[in-house]
Order: sequence, then C-alpha cells, then structure tokens
Amino acid sequence: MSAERRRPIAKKPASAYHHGRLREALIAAALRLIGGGEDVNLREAARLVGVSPGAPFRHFRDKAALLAAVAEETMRRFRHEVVTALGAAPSAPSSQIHAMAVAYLRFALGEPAYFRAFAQAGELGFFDSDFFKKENQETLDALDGLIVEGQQRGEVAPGDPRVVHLAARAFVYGLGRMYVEGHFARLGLGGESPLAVAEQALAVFERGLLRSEPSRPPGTSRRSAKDKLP
Amino acid sequence: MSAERRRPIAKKPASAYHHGRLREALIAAALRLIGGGEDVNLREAARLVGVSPGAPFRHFRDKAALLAAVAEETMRRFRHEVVTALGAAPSAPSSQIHAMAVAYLRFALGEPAYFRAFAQAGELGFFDSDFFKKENQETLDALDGLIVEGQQRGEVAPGDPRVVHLAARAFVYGLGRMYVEGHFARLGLGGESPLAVAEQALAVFERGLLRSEPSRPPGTSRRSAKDKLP
DNA sequence: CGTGGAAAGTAAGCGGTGATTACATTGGCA
DNA sequence: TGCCAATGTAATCACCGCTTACTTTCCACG
Repeated sequence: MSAERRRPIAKKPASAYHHGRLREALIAAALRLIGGGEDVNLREAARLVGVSPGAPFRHFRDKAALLAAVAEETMRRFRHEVVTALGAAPSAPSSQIHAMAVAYLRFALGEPAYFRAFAQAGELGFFDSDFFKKENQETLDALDGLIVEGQQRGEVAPGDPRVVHLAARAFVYGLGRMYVEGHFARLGLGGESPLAVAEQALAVFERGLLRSEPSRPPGTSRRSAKDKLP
Repeated sequence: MSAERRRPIAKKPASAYHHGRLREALIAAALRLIGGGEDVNLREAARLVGVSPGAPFRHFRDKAALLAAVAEETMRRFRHEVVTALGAAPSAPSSQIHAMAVAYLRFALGEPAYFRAFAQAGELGFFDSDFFKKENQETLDALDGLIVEGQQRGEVAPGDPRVVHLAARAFVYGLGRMYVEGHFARLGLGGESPLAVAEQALAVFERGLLRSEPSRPPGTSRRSAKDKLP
C-alpha cells in the first residue's frame, strides 16, 4: 500500500462529495469563530464549511488537534512578522529587542483572532508539542542571545537572563491579553490607536529594560553603571 | 427550636432535604475544581456537594453566575491582601506601588486557583458587572492616585497615567498568567521559588517604572520628546 | 481500461453538559 | 394549624465532542 498518496493540493472542491481542502477550510472557519469571540465549536465549524459533523475527525484527531493546527498557522505568521521586523531593525541588541516587542504587539493587537487562538491553544498542551518547541525555540533563543549580548553591552537590565526574558514576555503577553479582553477600553483608552497605546506602555517598560544612552551621570543609577557604549 | 434556622447562612445542613448553605458550598466546590486545573463543571460541583444537578440553578441563574460569585469571593480576598500590604508599606508612592505589585503577585502565585478563577470569570463579562466595578474601582483609583503622585515626585515614569497604569497591570497580569500556564517551568525557572522569581522580574520592570532618584538630568531620556500627554 | 483499495465524507448514536420546567418537600409565619 | 415561599428533585431538551459503521469518490497499478 502506498503510504504516500501524494495528492496534489486541489484549489477548489474536487466534487460535491469530496470537499477537496477540508482541512484548510476548517482551520479558516475555526479562526473565524475565534475572531468572533466565541470559543471554537467543531460542529459549527463543519456547518460553516458545509460538511457533516463527523467529517472534521477525518483530518483532526480531536478538537485540540484543530486548535493546535490553528495555533501552528498562527505561529508561522507570528514568526514571519518577527523575522521581518528583526531584519529591518538596527542590529544593536536594544533595537532588536524593541523591534521584537513591537512585532509581538502589532501581531497581538492587529489580529486579535490569531492572538486569541495562540493563547487558547496554549491553555491546552500546545506549548509542549514538538512543533511549537521546534518553531518557537529559535525565536526564544534569539531573544535570549539578545538579552545576554545586551547585558554585556550595558543596554539591558542586569540579572538572570531567564528572569529578564520572563519579564519581557510577561509584559507583552499581559498587554496582548488585556487588549483582547477589553481592558484598553475599560481604562479609557479605547478611542485611541491600540498599537500606539501599547507602544507607549512598552516605552514605560523599556526605560528600565533598555539603556541605550550611557551618558547618564554616575550616581543617578541605582545599579553600577558600567555603561560603555558607541 | 433553633433560633438561627432563619434563612441566612446556616452553619450546618438544615435537613437531609434542604442543604442549608448550598450557595456557599457550590462556590467552594467550584473553587476546588478550578484549583484542580479543570474548568468548572456545574454537574460535578453539584455532585461534590451531594445535590441534584438542577439544584444549583436555584441559587445561580446560570454557570456564569456561579463563576461570577467565585470571582467575587476572589476579589474580596484580593482586596484584603492589597489593603493589608498597603498598610504595612511605607507611604511613598513608589513603595506603595511596589507593595501593591508584590501583593498582586503573591496572590496570583500563592493561590493559583483564585487567580485562575479571576481570569476565567474575566473572560466572561464579569469585569463589567456592577460588583466588580464597585469593588475594584477603589483599588484602581488608588493605583491611579499613586501613579500621579509618584510622577509629581519624580518616582514614577512620566507619561499618560492611564498608560503607566496599563503597563503596570499588564506586567503583573502577564506574569500571573504565565505562571498558571506553566511558563515558569518552561523557562527553566520551575525549581526556584515562583514568588522570588516573580519579584526579580518585577525589579526589572520597576527599574523603569520607579525612579526613587529623580536627579536624572533632563535630556538623558531618549524619549523625552514623546512624553506629552494630558 | 477497469478494478481494487484507500481516502474522505455521511449517518446514526453515545455520553456528558448547560439549561428549563413541573413537581415534591420543608419550614417560617400569619 | 394551615398556607406559602423557598429550596431541592426528576425528567427532559438541545448541543457538543467523539465513535462506529457505512457509503462515495478518486487514484494507482496491472
């Protein structure tokens, strides 16, 4: 039996019976549902695609698998945005970290459906899946490297790099979640551009995280300013 | 007969038929379920209390109402901890804000069940309920006041107080969520005391948020031009 | 060709869950 | 004492995740 049936990816429904690209259609439908604020509903997704309630199980072992697939797609988009942003930013660690944070916020606030999908799949075991580890490890490793290099240059707050890493991710993650949960509006910040607000908040955080100007006079910094910078 | 048989909070089951304090028992059961990591299950909660599946609906209109009640209880505990911490801390705005953040983190990391309940109820409309607004407004107002006063004293980062408020809450919220979602362990920080790690991360954030030494000369902040807001 | 086998979808149904409704039991109070 | 409101039960519905058995379609291979 041929394990590799190698069926060309049909662009349209292959027939009235066989959908032809049900898997992708289900992912898209799930994403629409997530974007609508509701939690994903397998039967409803099937309904949106015009297929029977049992059909999704031909492509996904269970609901979690569909959510994981959505999260994979989300992850790919996220990584693409991060990589693009890093390539366009100056190479100094502080600039790279800033660009990474902005890319994260742009992603979370610009496409809440994706961010929600991300968070939602994370509440299941997705973060422990092989795909996630492989796909995300490079980004996280890059952040780790930037933190360490930034610390050596005096651009980044000192301390355990893992803790600095944790602090940075907690901040952008919390900001994204607060946005999708409606806290921006609750704080009276609904009228303004969410991304602009988030970047201002990021600036508040960065004033401690990033120290790109070593011209600060000695004695004004609580911690030993070994600031030697270009 | 029992003078305390009147409808308020009975200390024991009033009879085999009437539970007597079913409402409180259901809240406790829901909290236990949340603490166990699972999401709340009305029938299971009823089962734990030893009552029929329909009984909870005598006390809660729907599942969301039970979660809201759990969140109310959580909120009361949270406020108590915050108030206590504020009373024990120095009166300087930076110290008060720090104490508030530590109390938040102690609450989120010390009793994950409560924090999860809080976040879970927040994903429904609980944050827009009258109780929440009334109960939480004072805490939020206190934080706003501390931020403004701290800014006047030069202890707190400048900028729109609402944005500073947002940044502070996003940080501790993100940290709490990352903890209950297992990211501490994923970052290799599982072995250490979570609260100690969180406080170190908080220090990273505070180095920008809190400026106990306002003697920094003008012009050293690379974003000084953007700090103009109402 | 044309045919067999696998992929992909359908139909039917199970168990669990939130929610509603009608009924039963209890205890306080006029 | 007898009424009545509060409280709990029983039965039931609709929906959802998931499984199983069956049907339809497509494709590789002789």
